[in-house]
Amino acid sequence: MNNQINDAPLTLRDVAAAAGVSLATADRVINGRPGVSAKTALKVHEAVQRLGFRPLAAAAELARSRSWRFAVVLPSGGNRFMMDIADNVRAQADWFRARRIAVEIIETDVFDADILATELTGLPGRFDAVALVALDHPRIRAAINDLVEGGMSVVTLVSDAPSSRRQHYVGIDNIAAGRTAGSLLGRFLGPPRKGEAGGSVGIVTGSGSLRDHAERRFGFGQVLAEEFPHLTRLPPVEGRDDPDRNRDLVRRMLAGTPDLVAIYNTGEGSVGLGEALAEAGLARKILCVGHELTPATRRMLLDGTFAALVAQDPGHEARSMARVLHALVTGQEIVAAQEHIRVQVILRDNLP
Amino acid sequence: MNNQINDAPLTLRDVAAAAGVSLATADRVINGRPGVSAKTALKVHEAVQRLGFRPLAAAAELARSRSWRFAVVLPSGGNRFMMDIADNVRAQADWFRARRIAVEIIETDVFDADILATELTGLPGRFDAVALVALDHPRIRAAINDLVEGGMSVVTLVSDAPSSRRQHYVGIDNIAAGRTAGSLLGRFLGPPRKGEAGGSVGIVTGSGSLRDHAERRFGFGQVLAEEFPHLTRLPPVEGRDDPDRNRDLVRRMLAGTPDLVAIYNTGEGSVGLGEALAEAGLARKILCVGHELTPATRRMLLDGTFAALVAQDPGHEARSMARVLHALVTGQEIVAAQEHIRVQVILRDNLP
DNA sequence: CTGTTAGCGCGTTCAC
DNA sequence: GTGAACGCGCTAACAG
Repeated sequence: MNNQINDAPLTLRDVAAAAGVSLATADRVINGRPGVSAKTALKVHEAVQRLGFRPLAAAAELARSRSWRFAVVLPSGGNRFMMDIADNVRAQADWFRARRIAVEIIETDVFDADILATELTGLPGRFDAVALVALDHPRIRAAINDLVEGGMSVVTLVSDAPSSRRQHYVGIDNIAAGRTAGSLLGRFLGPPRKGEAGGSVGIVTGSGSLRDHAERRFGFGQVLAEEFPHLTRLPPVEGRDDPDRNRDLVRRMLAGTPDLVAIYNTGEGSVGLGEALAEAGLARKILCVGHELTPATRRMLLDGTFAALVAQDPGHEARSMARVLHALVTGQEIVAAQEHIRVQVILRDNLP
Repeated sequence: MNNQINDAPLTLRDVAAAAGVSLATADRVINGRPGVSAKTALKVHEAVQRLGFRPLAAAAELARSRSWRFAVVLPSGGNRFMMDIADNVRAQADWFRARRIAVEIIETDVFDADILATELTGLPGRFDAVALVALDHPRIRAAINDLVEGGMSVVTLVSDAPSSRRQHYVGIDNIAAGRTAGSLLGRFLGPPRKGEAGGSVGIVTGSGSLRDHAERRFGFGQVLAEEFPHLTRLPPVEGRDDPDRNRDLVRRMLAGTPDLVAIYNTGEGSVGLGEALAEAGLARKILCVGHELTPATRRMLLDGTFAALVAQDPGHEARSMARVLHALVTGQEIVAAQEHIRVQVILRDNLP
């Protein structure tokens, strides 16, 4: 095992000398450019191996004085979580600048396929790469494929369009997230009391057509069916992540479900949920699990309304998006392990 | 709100021109070097503000052709988790190389204060910065303070020495980690059955003198006492993170504790715990919570022996360490939010 | 196919 | 106090 990392400060010049070729030839081999005979290339490769050479990224970056334009397409009228993503993108201004990357954050209605598709159509020529919160819809899929065919690098962010030709997805496995929520909820409720039924579990969701929410419901349902069959799942109610709607929906749910023991909110707008519970004097009596850490959910975790949150880190996602897009446009390899976004579990005790 | 990031590709030259000074003078102001009159400096600062200039890191890195030597001091005979840290440090070879950083991983007995202190004493002159897994001991504290006074940058890794003058700690809040383990364990067990006592909870720990383990026990105890008073904590048993010792200790625990309902392992060597439980036919009957994700704990999570793991990400820690040490030696500011290492909760459903 | 050379943007001597 | 000029290691355009 080698515990010595980067001893000698080698340069391409050293490699070229060792291989008995010129700087330019060595450079061609290193960067896999054409115009080098097989045996010359071999000599260079050998020298690289033998000396343990790795190019100095800063110098390459400087010499390759090309600049890039990235677009980041986020939902307009954004909820707290999307604003966090945007803030984290802005916070990387220096990182982008150091790589000659100009970034524009574009806010649009990602929930309307036509509007989003039109927005995407206007991108080529103005940008080299795009990150977008995708809607998994035929029009969007087609628009993404057009971008990719036009030579742009495209990654989906937070919500994926897996059947499109996007090069990468930056976000969590939402089925796993839903399963995690289900496990926590089921285990926290515990086994049914002797001779009693398990009770009902309410599900509040944003919209039936958003892929991430749908996948969470799916994963949640899987676990409940498999491991906690004594619990009855109520049909999901859709509040479009809006606190007011959610408040009304939960009010009705509480009134109409005497055996309600828990609620799972697959999205945002948890404030409404908390209000309805508080009104009914049921906060902390009904077990709640939700998603994403925001000022509101943090408060509700601290006061016990939420038993746990399942979350993704907007900072990690913004940085991963930046690294991946940069790797894509510069033709570097992306380190899968580093770009994996984890499904986090947040309890009152491990709040960041 | 500005959605436009890094429009114009400005250079120091542009700034100098705008301020009506030379490149060298602009550079002096930007980097806060002496030899510039107050009013010239002001002109430059204004130009920087007005144009929104940020230096191109790659160029600076290249021009400042200075190199650095970092030492990373890890426990020898390392357990799986420490090996993961070492692997992740090695995986960053390119990152280090791009910044002209030579890294040496030094394995030593960090559990013996004398040996560790001696090792640290030999560092100045050979290195510019050190990351070490610290023992919170007067000798180590003194050794760390000597390094810092000698002009080295020092960060503690995984286990802290908070009373020393180390510049930064890369690792999790172990009290929070212990609390998290306690909450999970208490809630998963559920309330006591009517008319029954809550049962006993066993604690397996590495050593009484390692700060991280001690803090975890403390946090765990806090939560159990506060929120789950029906549970009886058994006195901790010390297995030095060794599977064989742990196996024997758990065997004895099982034999001697008829009302045992759960076990918390604050450290490594969980394999022994699993063996003892399996022998007794009690795997999945006794609720277990442990730390760190390794091949062994992953297996035990999947087969249900562990209900949950509390973990820290060795990859994040290795990268954070690298960024922090680099920021320290180059005098850059460190972004606290980005360097915060999270206490992760891992269930079967959100295994990475 | 291969080699020579002029920068990329900034730090850092040196002179002035 | 201030400015001119060279070079960091690599890329890319141009010769050969």
